[in-house]
Amino acid sequence: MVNYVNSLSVEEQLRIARERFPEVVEAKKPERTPEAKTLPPLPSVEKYGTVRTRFAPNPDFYIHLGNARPAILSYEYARMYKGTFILRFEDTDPRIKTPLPEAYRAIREDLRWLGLTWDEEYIQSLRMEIYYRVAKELISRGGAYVDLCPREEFRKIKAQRRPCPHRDQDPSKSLELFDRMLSGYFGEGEAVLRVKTDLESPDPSLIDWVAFRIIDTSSTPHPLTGDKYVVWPTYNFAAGVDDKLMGVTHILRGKEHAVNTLKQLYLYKALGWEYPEVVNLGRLKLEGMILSKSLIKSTIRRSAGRVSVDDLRFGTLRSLRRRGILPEVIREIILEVGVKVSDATVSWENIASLNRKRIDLMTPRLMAVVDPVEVAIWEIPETPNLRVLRLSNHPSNESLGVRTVEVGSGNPVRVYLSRDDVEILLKEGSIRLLEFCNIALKSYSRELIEAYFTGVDVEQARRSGLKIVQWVPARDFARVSIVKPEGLKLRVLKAFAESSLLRQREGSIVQFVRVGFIKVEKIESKLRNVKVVFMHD
RNA sequence: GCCGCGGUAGUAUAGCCCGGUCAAGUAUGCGGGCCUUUCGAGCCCGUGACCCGGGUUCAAAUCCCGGCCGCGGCACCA
Repeated sequence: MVNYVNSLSVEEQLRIARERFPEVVEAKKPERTPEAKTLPPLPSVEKYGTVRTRFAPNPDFYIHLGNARPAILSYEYARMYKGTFILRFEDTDPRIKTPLPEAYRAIREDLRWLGLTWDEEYIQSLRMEIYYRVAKELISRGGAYVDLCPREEFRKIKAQRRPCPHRDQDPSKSLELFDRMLSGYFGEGEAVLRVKTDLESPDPSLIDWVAFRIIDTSSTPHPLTGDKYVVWPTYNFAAGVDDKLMGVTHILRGKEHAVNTLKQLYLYKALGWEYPEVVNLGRLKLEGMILSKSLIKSTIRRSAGRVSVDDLRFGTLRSLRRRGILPEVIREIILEVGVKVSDATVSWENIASLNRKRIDLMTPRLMAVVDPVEVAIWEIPETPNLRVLRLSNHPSNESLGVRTVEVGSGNPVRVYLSRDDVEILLKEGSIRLLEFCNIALKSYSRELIEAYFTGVDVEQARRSGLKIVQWVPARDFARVSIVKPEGLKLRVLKAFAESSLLRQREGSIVQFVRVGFIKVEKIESKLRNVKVVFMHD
């Protein structure tokens, strides 16, 4: 039974516990829920009568905590107003931000892991004909023109705030040129479709921005459509059009898109559309972790296969998940940070604290010693319950059951302690072994540390102010390597743990007493080796 | 450099729109105590912030102006 429970993932344990022992789970967190963070109202909801939000990632890579902000907020708002949440893949750049084939699936998985479900899903590269149609409509209305100026040439003209020679050509001429673009007549860089904007704008990037450009997909094919299309919409065209066509009422996106709203406004005006409400969100940093997509990518590339996307130093959702952070905690943090334009640095301490509170009660505890040192203990009585210990897996949650730790018969009894704790024993002269007995130092040399039994009474230990430390019997233990990120380095701690660790299931969470919470990654039963990830204190 | 947006304790956030109830609330961190066979959890106590300078006002974290600092944008990227 115990092993069965322990073999479940934490999520499963929590779920079952909530169903079967609600009093245990709920008792621990009394009035924590009342002050659950609520979102401020969205602007102008009455105007639309409904709320439709979207999360629109570029599937060129896996998503990270920073992407979770707009994703979770968009989702939460859609649910809050009983509206619709849309997932839209923005993959209209096969050349520079080439879509990663596996990213479409990975992003869906990560969102589901976060607990987000979407009502509609779209992939922009599969909607090309729609964009072409809208483009032609826009050209007919005189809102855009095909520009044949070389890039540098246009830049110069723009700098002088003057119209380029193609700007005033008749829409029918642009329409004809656009068709020629579609036919593959032009090569990369030879023609673009530009949206007419205010030529006087102080921001040059705004002026007659590019709506479509030519990408030679025979040399840089799109993973979904291959070389079928050579004329590709830019972000501002595709996203702008889709937000309208999909009936998006509220756009929540990073503040780096602020100028894009301005650009798209020209498009909307020309088409006679009304722009949705926009909420700009600040950037998120995760203390001590790498969130930059480009840095993560380059680190992986340079590592020659040794670093993967779920590396503990990255702020990817894959990494957080591997680290044993519950999705609810990420949601909680995002809601806490809230809907603001200002940037925020999420502190790891905060995440760890929230996570710890959620898992503690459902997580079995066992003993592990880091940097183990053997200690031989003499004079331990042959009393059965001093030779085979029955230990509770959690002092305040009996449903986690008990386990036994056998120290063997005869004397001395050999155990391992953490090097740090051995230092305490050497310095203080005595120490208490958790749930076992009190011992005092007998002798020590470089090869051997010997101690003797001084009693089983915990009260006596307390009165004497003995430090209580965890230990592992030398006759039966598992070897553990604990991967722990320290700054931007990964350390691997060598430890020995109670052999019951071998009966855990891969993926389960355990608390190593006085060490911290760990997540089991790999168990090699025959070799008695276990690989774990250090989660947090 | 130019344009735009921000600035409440170590971190995050509430309050700012509609000035007084804010000698600023909450979480986390930190210090201490209780409890506990963990350096965890729980409970209790404490610590710590309105970027700076002017102005308006009886009264400013809240309104106005200037400065400083930070962030974002300045692509045929998203």
